[in-house]
Amino acid sequence: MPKLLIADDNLQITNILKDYALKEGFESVVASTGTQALELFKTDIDLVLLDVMMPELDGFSVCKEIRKHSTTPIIMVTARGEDYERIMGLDIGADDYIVKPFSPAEVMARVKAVLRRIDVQSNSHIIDIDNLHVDLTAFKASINHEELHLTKKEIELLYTLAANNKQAFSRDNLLDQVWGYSYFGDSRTVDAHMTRLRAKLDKYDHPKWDVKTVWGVGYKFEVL
Amino acid sequence: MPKLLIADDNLQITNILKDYALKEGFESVVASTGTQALELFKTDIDLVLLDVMMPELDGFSVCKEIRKHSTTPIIMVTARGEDYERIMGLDIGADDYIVKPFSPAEVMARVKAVLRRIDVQSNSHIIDIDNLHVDLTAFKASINHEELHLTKKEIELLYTLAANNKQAFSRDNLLDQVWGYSYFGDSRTVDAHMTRLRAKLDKYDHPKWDVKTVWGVGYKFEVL
DNA sequence: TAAAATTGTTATGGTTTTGTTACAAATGAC
DNA sequence: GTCATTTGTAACAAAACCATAACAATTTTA
Repeated sequence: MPKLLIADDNLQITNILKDYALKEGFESVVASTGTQALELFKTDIDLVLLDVMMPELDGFSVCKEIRKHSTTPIIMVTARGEDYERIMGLDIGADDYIVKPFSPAEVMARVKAVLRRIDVQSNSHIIDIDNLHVDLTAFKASINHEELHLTKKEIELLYTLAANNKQAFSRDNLLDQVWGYSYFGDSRTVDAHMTRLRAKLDKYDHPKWDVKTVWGVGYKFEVL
Repeated sequence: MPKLLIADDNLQITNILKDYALKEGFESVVASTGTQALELFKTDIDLVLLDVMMPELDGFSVCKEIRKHSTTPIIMVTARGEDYERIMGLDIGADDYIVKPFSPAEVMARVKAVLRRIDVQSNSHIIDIDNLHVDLTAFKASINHEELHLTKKEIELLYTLAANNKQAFSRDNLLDQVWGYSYFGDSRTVDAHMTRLRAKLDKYDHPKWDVKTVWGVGYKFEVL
């Protein structure tokens, strides 16, 4: 679950955006000043929505500060179109920008678009190990070119394990990786999913690799 | 790698656009005056981004000059909406136009959209899979040579899916591809269109392929 | 301009996936 | 080999997700 930082000094706006973001599956934290935004940015943020007009430190400065050591996507929000010249001209490195007034739907569409773009650019999310092929983007997995009909969780589990050959994951670790940080379910849930995943994998031969149980710890993917 | 000509007398803007274009996979050359733009145009350009307000020779003149002997796509950039009347009215032959202020993301989206459109016109986008025939250029589709009376959205959806066999598309992804960058509607809309598309497809037999739902993700086309 | 076609939105009910639990089986320590 | 602990499995319950239909809005056509 991606985490947004929403920085705007208008609490009504941030509240609406926060609610809306949650409905779309984004966690979010809110800052009402520029300095607060910089402070909160340290808490592992996936995308920043940054209002230009803010007390203490304006959006431009915050953006430039963040860009000094991070490429986390930033969407600038401005009250009027005139700021365009500055956003572009100052080369502050925002990824997109939105002019007020906006609809929450528009904001979310842009957030998702930017995240998608970043995601596609950075990782291809494809694994090929022996006869196993996992494509997280297309949500398809196959053994010997025969398609496995995996569910979302199953493919995510398999990807996580296979992408980290021989590394053992605890159940809590997997819950974090696949289910997200703010998921508080039973860790035995992982077992059930592993069973279902194995049942599907074992319909085909794969002598060179397997998903193994690490006793007292969790699970790992292993190439022999 | 398509090559863009970016013509604008504001160097800061052109720099950012150039960077952005590179990230999206476009090479680009920059002109800061109208005459320079005409000069650089000779170097095998795939698309021109043309600011209206430029020294020496304005964007309109440059556009008209280029159109005398070339159909290379041109996107006009204007500072204010009023120019719209002139761009469209004077029939200077631009393919699209963008009003400042714009975000780099928007510009790139339009560039890609125009290139896609041109591409559709020149390379006939035709898919033949088993008994299915989809012609995006002519907006026609048929099964066993029997014409399906698909609407525009339906045929675009079918084409997008069929052109990427087995690749799952999220609803948001499809909204991007088929509806475009600045569409902010509900992603359930996709479902409705898929239902209507399926209803039409299922009037005919097509045992070798189908449009499948990918649970928790979206849709995909699958050849068995 | 009116009618028709297309497109967008929403509510409902049904389906698939996911989460949980209980119990059996396996494992490792002793 | 026995026991305590961990894991596998199956069945069920809950949640998430989707298909469909009906209707509203918009666009196109006549």
